[in-house]
Amino acid sequence: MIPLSNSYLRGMEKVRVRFAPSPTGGLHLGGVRTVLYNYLFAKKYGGDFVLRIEDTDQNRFVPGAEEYIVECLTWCGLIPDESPQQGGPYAPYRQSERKSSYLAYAEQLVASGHAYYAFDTPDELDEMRARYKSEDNPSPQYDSKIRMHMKNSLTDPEKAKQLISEGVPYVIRIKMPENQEISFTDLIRGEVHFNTGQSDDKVLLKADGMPTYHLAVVVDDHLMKITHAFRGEEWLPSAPAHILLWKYLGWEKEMPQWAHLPLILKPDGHGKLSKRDGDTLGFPVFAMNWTDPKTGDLTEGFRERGFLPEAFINLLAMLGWNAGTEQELFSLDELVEQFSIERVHKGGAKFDFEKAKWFNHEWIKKSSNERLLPDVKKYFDKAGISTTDDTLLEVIGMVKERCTLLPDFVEQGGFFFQRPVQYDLESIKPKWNADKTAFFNALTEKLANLENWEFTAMEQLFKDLAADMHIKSGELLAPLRIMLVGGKFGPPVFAIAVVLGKKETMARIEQVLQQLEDNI
RNA sequence: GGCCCGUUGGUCAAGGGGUUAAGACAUCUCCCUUUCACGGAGGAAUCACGAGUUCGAAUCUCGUACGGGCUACCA
Repeated sequence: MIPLSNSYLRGMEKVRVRFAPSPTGGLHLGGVRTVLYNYLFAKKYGGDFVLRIEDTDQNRFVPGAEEYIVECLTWCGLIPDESPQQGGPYAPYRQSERKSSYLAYAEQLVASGHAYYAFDTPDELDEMRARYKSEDNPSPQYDSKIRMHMKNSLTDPEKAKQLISEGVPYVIRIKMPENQEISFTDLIRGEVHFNTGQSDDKVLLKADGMPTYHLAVVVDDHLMKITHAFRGEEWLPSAPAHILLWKYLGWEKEMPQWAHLPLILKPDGHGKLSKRDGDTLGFPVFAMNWTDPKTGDLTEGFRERGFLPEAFINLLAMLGWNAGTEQELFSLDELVEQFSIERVHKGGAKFDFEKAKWFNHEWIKKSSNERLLPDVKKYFDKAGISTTDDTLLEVIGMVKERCTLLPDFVEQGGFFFQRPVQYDLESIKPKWNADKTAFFNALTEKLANLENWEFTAMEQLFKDLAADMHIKSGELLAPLRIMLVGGKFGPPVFAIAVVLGKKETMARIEQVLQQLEDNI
C-alpha cells in the first residue's frame, strides 16, 4: 500500500471505487477491464472495491445476468469488498432495491429550479424529433432550445400541478443551462471542456419511478462515498450532466474524480468490440460462456475457450496500460503494485487475439503443474479420458510448453492415457521395409528384457541395435514415435516410453507392427 | 450534422525538444532439436498530413485529414 500522497488522492480519505454493470447479458472484455482498473487502483491505495448492480431498466433486465457477473469476477479473482451478495455498510447494492430513495432527490432538484416535470408521451417525443429533424440537425434533442415548446412544468406550471394531482405519468428532467462552460479534470485525459448548451435535458426519473443511470450514479456514488469513478469513454459526453447534478444536489466537494477509459476496438479498428464480433471473428469477447435465457443462444467465453484467469487479467491489463518497462507478464499482485492511472492510454486499442493467446501460452508455461492440474483435468474428463493425478502431473510438465489453450493438453497429452485413435501410418509406409520390421521385432524382444526402464538405457539399447542392424537410427525414430503417439508431435520418444511403461510401450509397438503387416 | 475524445510498424506499444525511434505479438530467414514445440540469432516494417515555434520537432502550437464515442423514459 502506497501513502496517500498523489494529487488525485484527497487527503486521508479512503479510496472507494465501484463497478456498476447493468445485468443485461454476458460480461464483455471491456467490462472486465473496467473492473480490473477499478480494482487495481483501489487495492493499490488500500481502498474498497464495490459492486453495484444498476438494474434500473426493467425492460432490459435479464435473469441470471447478475449471478453470471459475480461468477466472472470470482473467476478473475477480482473480488468486491461490498456487493449485493456480501452486503456491506451501504446496502442495498442493487439499484432496484434503492428505488424509493431517488424520488426525493429528483424533487429536490425540481424545488431548486434545476429540474422539471415533463409529460410528453413517447409519441409526442417522436413527433418532436420528426418536426425538428433536418439535414443540419439529424437528431434533435429535448434541450434548452426546445423545452419551451413541450409539455412540462416550465411551460405551464399550473397545468403541471393539475396533471400530477390527476395521476398523469411524468418524468423529471434536468434543466441544462443554456450556455455554461463546464470543465473538469479527467484522470486520464486531463482538462475536458463542454458547453451545457450542447447537452439535452436528460431524464432523471422515469415514469415508472425508477431513476435513469444519470441520477442513479450520482446519488449512489454520493451515498456510497465513491472517491474515484472509472468508466468507459462512451460516458464522457454525459459527464457534464453528472457534474451539474453533483453541484445542484449540494455535494460538489465530495464529487469523485473521473477517469474515462479508452475503448477496446474491433481488430479492424472500426467501432468498439461487441458480442457479435466474437461470433464472426472466431474469438470470444465474453469472460465466460453466456447463454441467453430467452433465445438459448450460447456465446463463448474466454474461460471455456481455455484461458487461465491469470492470463486473461494480464492481457486485459496490457490493453491500454503498461508499466513503462519491458515487463509484459504480470500477476494480479504485481499489477496492484505497479498500476498507475497516469500510464493509462487515451486512445482505444484494437483487440488482437493472437497476442491474447500468447499471454495464455506464457502463463501456462510459467504456472506450476499443480496449479494447472485441476483445470487440465476438467478437459480430460470432458474428453472422456480417465487420468490419475500423478501421471497427469507428469504429463502436464512434459507437454505444457506446447500448449497455448487448455484444451491443447488433451491433444498433446491424451495418448499417455489412451491408445491413439489414429496412427499416421501414411508418413512411415513409403519407407517401410522388411529390415525395419526385423528391427522392431528385435527391439521388442530386447525391451522385454530391459531391467531398468529409463530414458538413457532405452536410448542406448535402441541405438546399439540400430547400429548392429546397419540402419540409421533417425529412420527408426520417426516410426517409433508414431507407434507410441500416433503422429509426429510430442516430447522425446523415450521420455514418452518411460511414462507409458514397459507393457504399454511394447503393446503399442506390436499393434502398429501388426497393422503395418496387414497393410503392406 | 453537432459536440466530445483520439492518432508512433499489420497489432499492442516505449519514448514528452537533440535517440541508430525500445520491446512484444504476428510475419520472414537461420541455428538448436533425428518429431512437434521451447529456446537462440537476425531481417523486413512506424512517428497521418500541412503550417508555425526552435539552431534543432515523433515530442510544443495551430489547422487539416482520418478514426472513434455520444446525440433514448438503455446503460
